[in-house]
Amino acid sequence: MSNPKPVDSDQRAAHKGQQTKAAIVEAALGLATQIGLEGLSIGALAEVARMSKSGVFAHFGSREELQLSVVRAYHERFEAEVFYPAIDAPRGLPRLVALFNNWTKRTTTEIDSGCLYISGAAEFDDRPGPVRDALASSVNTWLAAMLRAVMQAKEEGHLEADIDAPQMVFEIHGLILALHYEARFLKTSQSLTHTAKGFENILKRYGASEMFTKPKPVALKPV
Amino acid sequence: MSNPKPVDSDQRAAHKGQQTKAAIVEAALGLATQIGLEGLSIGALAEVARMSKSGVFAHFGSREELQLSVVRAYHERFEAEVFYPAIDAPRGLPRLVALFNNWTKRTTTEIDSGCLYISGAAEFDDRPGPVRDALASSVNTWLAAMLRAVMQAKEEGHLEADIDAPQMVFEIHGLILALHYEARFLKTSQSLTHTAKGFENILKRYGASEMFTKPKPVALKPV
DNA sequence: TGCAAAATAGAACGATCGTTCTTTTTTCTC
DNA sequence: GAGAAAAAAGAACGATCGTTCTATTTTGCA
Repeated sequence: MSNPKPVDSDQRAAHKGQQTKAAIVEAALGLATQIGLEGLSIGALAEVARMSKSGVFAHFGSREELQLSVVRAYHERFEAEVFYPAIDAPRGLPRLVALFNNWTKRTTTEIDSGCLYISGAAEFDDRPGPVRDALASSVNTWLAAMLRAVMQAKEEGHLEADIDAPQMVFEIHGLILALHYEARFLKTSQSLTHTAKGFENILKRYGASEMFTKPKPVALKPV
Repeated sequence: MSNPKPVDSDQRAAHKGQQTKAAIVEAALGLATQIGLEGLSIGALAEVARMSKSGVFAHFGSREELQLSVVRAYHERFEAEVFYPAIDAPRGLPRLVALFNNWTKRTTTEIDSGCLYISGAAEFDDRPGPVRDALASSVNTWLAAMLRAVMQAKEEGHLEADIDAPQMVFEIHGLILALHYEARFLKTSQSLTHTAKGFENILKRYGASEMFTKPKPVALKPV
């Protein structure tokens, strides 16, 4: 992912304007994940933020810039919640499993709130422009991180040597998309179980050793 | 899926009104798959249909009824293109493979045009109402058909006897969603290959015999 | 062919949209 | 605490939205 910034630029100087801007983006993020980036209107946002339309608008200069701010904020949050915590796990299969678990966990909470990478993809898939580019760039960054984790697991000998890494990432991505779709839209109850079981199946197919494919490995059991 | 209707009701009496209504729905379907059901505006639709706003509106009485007509039309088309052609294939694994291939083929063409079941899910996932219900009902009907095909393949002995059928459908659904997402939004080139390979992996995992897991089985080669 | 009915058009409505402009309030600095 | 700068509010703009109403055109049947 991108380099971790030492200090959040919106909080550095801490002038009034930047504080309220951060608060507005926060509110906008909540609105956008629920009703989509396209449904996000400045009037509705102003109401939530308890400000005037023009007061909100002045911080961004255009609706598109507001949408970009939301995408950037979402990206930072995704990184902080899914990517960074998983780097503590040892390089190789443990880290890949941690990444997937964090991803699943976040998607599970997003069954209520909505996922910007999924709703944004549907809204902007043939609407070229900066917002689409920012969304696609964020998602690609994340998928590249997953790909790296798979390749490292291969290098470490935790997965078979001749596996197709992009193929594996594709299949994992499919599990997450199905989880979001079936749980959030169809309200299917078993989605989370299916996702976990699907990941086990993928791990087995790509030759992960037994201790990783079990959901709760029994520590003292000899392999 | 639903019972095949002997005659399309919109063409039976063939009064002028029903003809133009069908033409409007046709145009609306094209617009909705591109810019979404929410983006579908009566003004834009009237322009495409070369009619007045009120002329278009009179056929539906409300925007919501227009959206419902579009969903119904999409459902019929999906059935005709994906479901019915596959019933010619023999019950069991061949039919399941045919269903998946038709589904993939349709999704592939929808990389350009867009899929209403996917964009609609993102737009209506927390917007209760008749449109959401119609969308979810259509998708559930289709997923139930896939589930039936899997269970029949199990009964026929084409798949292992103890497999989790809903789990398998979930994984297949994930492949299609990933195909649509990565090909249409991210414009990843290898998506179709990944989808096919992913289906092979699933078939293997659920114990399909070799002749079905090969993309192009060599007829004379002994198994 | 004439006439009622159906289909389409046209104008206008209130509401909301993103945006611009001007004015008022708040904040920060000297 | 005064005064400049920044932030927020308020009003108004043109455009578009879904919808309603009335007027006109087209259709289909006797």
